Amino acid sequence: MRMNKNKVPKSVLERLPIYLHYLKTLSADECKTISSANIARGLGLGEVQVRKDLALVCGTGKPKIGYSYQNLVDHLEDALGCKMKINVVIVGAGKLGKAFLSYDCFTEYGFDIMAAFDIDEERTGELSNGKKIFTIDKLKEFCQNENVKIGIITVPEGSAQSACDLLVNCGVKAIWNFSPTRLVHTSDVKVKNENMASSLAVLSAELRVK
Amino acid sequence: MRMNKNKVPKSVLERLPIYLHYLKTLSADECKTISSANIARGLGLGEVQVRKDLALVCGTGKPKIGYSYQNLVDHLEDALGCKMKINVVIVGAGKLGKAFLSYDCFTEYGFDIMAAFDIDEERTGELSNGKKIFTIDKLKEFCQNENVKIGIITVPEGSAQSACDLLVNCGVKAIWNFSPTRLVHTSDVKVKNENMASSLAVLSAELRVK
DNA sequence: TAGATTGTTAATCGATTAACAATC
DNA sequence: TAGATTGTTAATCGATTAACAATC
Repeated sequence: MRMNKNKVPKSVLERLPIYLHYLKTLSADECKTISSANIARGLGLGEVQVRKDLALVCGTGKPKIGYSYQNLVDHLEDALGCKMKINVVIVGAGKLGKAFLSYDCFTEYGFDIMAAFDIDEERTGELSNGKKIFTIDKLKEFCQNENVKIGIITVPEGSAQSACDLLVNCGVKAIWNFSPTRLVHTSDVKVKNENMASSLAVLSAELRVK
Repeated sequence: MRMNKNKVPKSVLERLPIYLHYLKTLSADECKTISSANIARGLGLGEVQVRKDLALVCGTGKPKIGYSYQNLVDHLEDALGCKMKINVVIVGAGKLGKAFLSYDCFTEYGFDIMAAFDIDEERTGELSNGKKIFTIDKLKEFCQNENVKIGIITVPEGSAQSACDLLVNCGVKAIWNFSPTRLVHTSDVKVKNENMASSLAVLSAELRVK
């Protein structure tokens, strides 16, 4: 049932949350089953694309009937790992780091944003939702005790590489970097560089092209 | 010189900020010129890809010599619109909205994050960097007076569509939506849906696949 | 001239779309 | 059975890579 999991290409993987979210917006009793044509129409995608994508992670549609709603949701959640609890820490407790620490929606995909860490002792403490901010020297012990898998970097530009090195040293497997510095890293750790400013620049440039 | 601007495909456009950032990390006097091979090596890309990308926006390299550093930076900044001042507002002055309002890096690409707007009167006021938060009823007048081109939506899930409609009505041309709701919109406004939680889920799923 | 580097043309690769056979 | 819908095979499209000619 899961054997073909590692064949899902990235382009497909990125559409899975979109399918899942769309299904969740439908009232469950109104549709025990749903067709690829319906999903495609609701999302403005091709129906063959929807079928091919779903075949990769679910593969249990029935001709004339469509897909079982619940089965689809289950498999999508499974493929996205929503049912696993994945522990995450934040390095850098500035405004963005704190925003992530308070952001509820991560739980929907199984993430527990456990705590934030910062060099600045004045930033330590506790947010209104109970999430804590520690000094950075507590990071390693915390990651090891709590089996932290993912680190989010929200430090200023100059500190990003050392934050990355530190997280790798703490054993995290993936890093999501919001500092403008592009990180260099060992190949067994997955790094995604997310540059907010340049993303907006791309959006803005697409606008002018039109 | 600009006539082929509208032919830059999205895949290329997304690499332009990466080239620009890489060039800026080099000390300018150390390289008056730079070759595609050097850029490719520095970024882990193919050198033909670099040449093709650069040809689309600069197109002025010289055999045996390479590209003029300054010319490259100029054309990249031009293609990305860094030299234009583009006015941006934020709708939703929660933690994420405030984080964007204080984030410096947008200026590097010519953006002026002018102000934020919120339904909640208690959130109005001024941040330490002088940026102001107004009530939402001030939005339309502000956008028209200041010629606001882009809106960033950082409201809770249920309010995103009405925030979008409002921004469209205020005349913005592009919307960057951080609410989990996927927005429906008129075709003459460019909308980018950015779902932080699902992006992290994709990163996490890629990790398991490996 | 010879060598380094660009820019272009052709080949490859992967993703999307179209056509259609299978099936409930 | 007939019609609706899935899943697969082939065709198309776009992006990347390879080969190579042009040129300073």
